[in-house]
Amino acid sequence: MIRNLTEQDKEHLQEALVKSGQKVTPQREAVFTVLLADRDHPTVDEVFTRAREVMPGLSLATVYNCLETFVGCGLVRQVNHERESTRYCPNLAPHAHFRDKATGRVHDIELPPEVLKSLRSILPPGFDSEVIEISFHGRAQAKDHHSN
Amino acid sequence: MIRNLTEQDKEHLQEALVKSGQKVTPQREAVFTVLLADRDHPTVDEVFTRAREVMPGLSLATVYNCLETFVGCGLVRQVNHERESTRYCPNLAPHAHFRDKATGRVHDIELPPEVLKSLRSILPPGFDSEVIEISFHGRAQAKDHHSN
DNA sequence: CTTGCGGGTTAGACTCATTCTAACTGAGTT
DNA sequence: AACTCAGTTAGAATGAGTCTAACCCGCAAG
Repeated sequence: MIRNLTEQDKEHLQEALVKSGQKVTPQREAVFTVLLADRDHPTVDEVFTRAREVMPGLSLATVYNCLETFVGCGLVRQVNHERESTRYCPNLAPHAHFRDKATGRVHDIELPPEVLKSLRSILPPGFDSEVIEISFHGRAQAKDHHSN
Repeated sequence: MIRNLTEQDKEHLQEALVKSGQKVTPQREAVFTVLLADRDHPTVDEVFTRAREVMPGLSLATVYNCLETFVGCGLVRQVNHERESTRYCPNLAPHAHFRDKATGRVHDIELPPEVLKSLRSILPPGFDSEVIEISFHGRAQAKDHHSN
């Protein structure tokens, strides 16, 4: 079930949007709500379907727009796995992703700072990286590990 | 210029193909030659264009087929960056990729075993990963760094 | 031989995620 | 009331990749 945004979440959304000169709209709230409700790395289509339950007139293009906006103002992260549909994730802490071969589910893997550091250290001088994407692909023992 | 395969490369190709029950064909040789000639992580289209210079009748579908075959028998690696076209790379040593924001070029970054190990160590028990993809995205000082 | 089989190749049709376009809406000016 | 401007919308367009069905060719069987 999709519950409403907490006051805190609303502020978070509003702040991020306004800071980058954009407006809070009902559509953006709906999409954001969906993202926070189930942190299971949904695809655009999944977000679309879920958000429509709450706002039936919502269009797919808008979902694309909202998600792009959120990525642009740092509210959510895009997750790509090979050439599959892009997924979205509201977890902003540095983390890697694990894609389960069997189920297709994506799990967040915490990324300790020292590992992140050792990764940065392999870049030759002159290479300056803003984004590091790390993704594992394999099998996970099913044991309802939370996918945040 | 696309030079021919060395004897060694030919054997490498033949061995890998035969080992997985497939044949050496002129098309596969051509595509493999292109991959080894410029290790600049070409897209399928780029491989196609280059290979056609040498074998004008070659079809795009065949290039897709050949590349898939090569991936299947471990001759080359696929490189994906966000949702851009898939690129191919004949470097099999474990390495990460760095995508230059400015030029779009992809550079291989050597991945020392201890870093790889520390990465594996962040997986919770029960998670078993076969493939790890690491990609950086940022700016690189241009200084003709070889892209292998 | 010549017939049949199977892997490989081919052109073109198709799919499907994503992007684009152009019309529309609605809040806030002037 | 007319303007403007961000945001939304439906549907068309794009483009990487996949699928399909015909064809080609080396080779084994009759």
